[in-house]
Amino acid sequence: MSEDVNKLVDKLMHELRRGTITIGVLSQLSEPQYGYSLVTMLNEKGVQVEPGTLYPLLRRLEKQGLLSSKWDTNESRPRKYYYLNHLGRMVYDELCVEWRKIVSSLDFIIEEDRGN
Amino acid sequence: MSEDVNKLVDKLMHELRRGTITIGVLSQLSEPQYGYSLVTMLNEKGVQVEPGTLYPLLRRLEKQGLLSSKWDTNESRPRKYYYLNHLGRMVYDELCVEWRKIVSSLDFIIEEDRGN
DNA sequence: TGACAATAGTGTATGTCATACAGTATATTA
DNA sequence: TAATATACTGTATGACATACACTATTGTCA
Repeated sequence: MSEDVNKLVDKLMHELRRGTITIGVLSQLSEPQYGYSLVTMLNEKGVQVEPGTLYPLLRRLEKQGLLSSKWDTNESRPRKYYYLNHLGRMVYDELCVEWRKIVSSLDFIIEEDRGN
Repeated sequence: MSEDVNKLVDKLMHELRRGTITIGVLSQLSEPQYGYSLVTMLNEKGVQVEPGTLYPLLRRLEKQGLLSSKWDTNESRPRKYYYLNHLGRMVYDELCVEWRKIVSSLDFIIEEDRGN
C-alpha cells in the first residue's frame, strides 16, 4: 500500500473518530478534571484527543451550558477543572442512547456485508 | 428541556453521526448501487444520509480511488452506479477494524461511567 | 397531450469543528 | 539561571456535512 493510500486511510480514520471525541470527553467529567489530565486519561483509554482540540471543546461545552468550571490555585500549580453540571449529565445520557443506536445500526450493516 | 437545548442535542447528535457516514456508505457498495437507492437503503438501516451529502461523498471517494462508477442507460432511466473496487475493499476493511476499536474504547469508558 | 411531480444527479455557500501551530504563564529540572 | 515540562489561550487552515438551488429525465395525471 502506497504512501498516498496510507494518508487517505489516516484521514478517513480521523473522520471516523471525529464525532466520538465529545462523548468521550463528557464521559470523564462526572468528577472534575483539568485539560491535560483529560488528554492523558482519554489517550490511555483509546480515545486520542489533541490539546489543541480539547481546550476549545471544553470552552465550547461550557459556553453551551453543559460544563461548569473552577480554577484551583491551591495546588502546586493553577489548573482549571471542568465537570458535568445537571444539564450536561442529561445531554450526555441522551448522547449515550444515540451512540448505542448508531453502533447497533453500523454493526448490523457491517456484519451483513461480512456475509457477502 | 427548552428549545435551545433540543437544538444543541440535535447538533451534538449530528456530530456524533458524522464520521459514520462514509463507512456506512462503503458497506453498501460490494454490489453496484446508485445514489438514491443508497439513500433509501441506508435510511432503512438506521444510517441517515442526505442526498446533498451523499453525492459529493460518492464523487470524493471515486476521486480518491476507492470507488468506481458506471452509467447504466439501459434501464427505464439513466442511473450512475458506484461500487467498491479492489482498493476500496481494502480500505473499507481497515476502517471496519478501526471502527471496532473505537466502539470498544467508547463502550468501555461509557460503561465505566455507568458504574459511578 | 401537456403540465406537474418524482426521480436522479450536480453545484455553491455556509456551518461546524478538528488539526496544526503559535504564543503566554507557571512550576520543575538540569 | 536557563531550559524544559506542564497548563491554558488563540489563530489559521482543512475537511466535510448541511441547506438549498439548479438541471435533466421519466412517470403520472388531468
